Amino acid sequence: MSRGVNKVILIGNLGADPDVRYMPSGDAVATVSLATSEAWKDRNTGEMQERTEWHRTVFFGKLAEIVKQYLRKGSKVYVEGKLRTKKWQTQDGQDRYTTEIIVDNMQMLDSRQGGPSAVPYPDDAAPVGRSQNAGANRPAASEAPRSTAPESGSHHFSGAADFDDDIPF
Amino acid sequence: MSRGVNKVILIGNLGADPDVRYMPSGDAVATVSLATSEAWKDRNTGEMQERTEWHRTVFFGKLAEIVKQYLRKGSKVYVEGKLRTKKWQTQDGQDRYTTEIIVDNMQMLDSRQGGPSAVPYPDDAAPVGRSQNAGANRPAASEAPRSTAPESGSHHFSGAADFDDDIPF
Amino acid sequence: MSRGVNKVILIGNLGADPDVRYMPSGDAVATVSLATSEAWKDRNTGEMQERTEWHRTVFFGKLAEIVKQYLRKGSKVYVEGKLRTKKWQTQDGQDRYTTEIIVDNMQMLDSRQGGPSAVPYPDDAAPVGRSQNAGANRPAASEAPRSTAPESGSHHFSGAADFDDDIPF
Amino acid sequence: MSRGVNKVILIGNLGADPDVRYMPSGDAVATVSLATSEAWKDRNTGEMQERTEWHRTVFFGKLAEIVKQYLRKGSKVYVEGKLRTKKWQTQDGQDRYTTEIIVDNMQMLDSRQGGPSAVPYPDDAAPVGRSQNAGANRPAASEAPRSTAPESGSHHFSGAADFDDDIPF
DNA sequence: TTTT
DNA sequence: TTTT
Repeated sequence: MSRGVNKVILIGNLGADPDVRYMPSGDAVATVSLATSEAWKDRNTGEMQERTEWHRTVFFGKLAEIVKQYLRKGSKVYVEGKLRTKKWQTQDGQDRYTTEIIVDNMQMLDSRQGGPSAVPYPDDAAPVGRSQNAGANRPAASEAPRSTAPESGSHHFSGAADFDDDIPF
Repeated sequence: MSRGVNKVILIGNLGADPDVRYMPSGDAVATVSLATSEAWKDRNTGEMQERTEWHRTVFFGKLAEIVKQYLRKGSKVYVEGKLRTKKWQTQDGQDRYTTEIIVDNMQMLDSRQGGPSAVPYPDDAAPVGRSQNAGANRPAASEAPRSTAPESGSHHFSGAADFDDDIPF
Repeated sequence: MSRGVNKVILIGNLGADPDVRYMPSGDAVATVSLATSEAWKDRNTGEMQERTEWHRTVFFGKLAEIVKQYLRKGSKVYVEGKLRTKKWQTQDGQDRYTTEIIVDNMQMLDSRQGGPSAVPYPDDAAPVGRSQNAGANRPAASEAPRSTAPESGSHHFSGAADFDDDIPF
Repeated sequence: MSRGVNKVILIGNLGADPDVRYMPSGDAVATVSLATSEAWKDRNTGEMQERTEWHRTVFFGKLAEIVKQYLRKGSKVYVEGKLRTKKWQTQDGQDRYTTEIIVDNMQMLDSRQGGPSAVPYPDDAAPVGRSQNAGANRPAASEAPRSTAPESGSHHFSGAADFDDDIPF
């Protein structure tokens, strides 16, 4: 239940690969920087103007796993969620605020190049060099064999205390 | 035209009277702090939880004039707009970011107590003491006789440079 | 999961009291006729024009019970849902199509006169004459003491076959 | 201005090429049948279920011209608009109702295969056989050399009276 | 059939 | 930092 409506709808492109981390519970959290842009003709000069807006979007649980598996820098997505402004502190104790979109519905819009149900090529036939197939069209499935388990590398974190970086984005 | 979608829909209540200022061009800009709240039952304790989210919403031009005339602390509104994160500097030169909703459509939801077409009482019959008629139900028309002209009081500003306070909200 | 987005958002007023029925399972289904209206100034004549659009909205389960308890002719509501066009047959076997909004989120917008958590007066103090308190402001709680059980009156239906009238609305 | 909100947001694929006609004024009107689908796992059988919903969407003026030029059967689009149910009569005088989405914002989602600013090949190099390049990826620009003028073929109509077919879709 |  |  709620008294009020808090809804955000975005269609944009990822500015970078998703940042996926795991909570102590094992639940994934994916943070995605999404660009939406608008273009218009300047009334005075008649020249085209463009403005890009960057959105910090956050996905939890199963949705975060799908983001990890299928989205990459450049991918186009539809997201639906709600605004949440979180308060945090800098190292010297100053208050800061960051506004995020907590996503509860997501649609991949690069469907012709693969998706949740697509298995584009077997693992042993997958391209190995990242530079050879970077971008939105590169399926990420072959890179995420451990997608439902916590990572053991530098992205792993062991407590809520250091879940957020000192400076969030 | 645009490549992308950037849409926000909110229904909430004003946390304070609108802050209305005027640009050098004479165009009004209204800033409104809007609260949306959600309530849910905690899975573990079974107790009701509530969380209020505050949104900084901004209205321009004609829409800002309507906000000035009809909205007050406590008013319930529907707003539709887009997200914009603006960068600003503190007095000591540090970067800060504030996310706002630039509103392009608004609906007042306290309709039974007045609206854009309502003229609740003639000017000379208007209540004078603010404390006597505070809140969402108080018609604001009688307080805004100069609604289409720049204010001459402390809210007036003469240049874009000081349009924003040092700390925006 | 889904491939696609199908979303409707309405704010409008009920043209009549909700039509609430019960499925054989005991689940409630509420049908509500909702009016949204738009007004604009005619470019040629300069006169105000108005157009009202009527929407057939459908609520299931718990949401239908809330509709039954709290909404009345004239009530203002926000609804969010999806479009569904259903095919049905007339008595002489002709195909017909009716488009509905299947609601999955609802907000009452007459909150100052009562709501889900409000208990405006004890049952024995409730007004009796309908004509005395008709309309959106009349709390419906006192009229729905049996709100979670199937009705026994003329609105009751005993099978899926006759769940829909021959002519749905 | 309006009292109410009437908003529809869809992401789907065209079930057929757009139907584009011209009003006596020369303004284009495009009608597009859009499919949105949702999939879910049946609770009892555990099998995947899928349901496709068809939407009749209507575009006017400049937007209709863009639809004519760039959208084809299979194209994926985002549309935003409002619901309108129109009443019409069958040849034997019976009333019928058809619900449409009047579109006021549209985004093509097959961006990597061309768009409003793309000119994929000069006119004299355009493929001629329709069967050679059917589907969403086929640029339509070469087929619409007269896109801002009324058509002279069978789609032309000379009066509002026969603007709608007897059976609209 | 609603609402302003 | 994306995309067209």
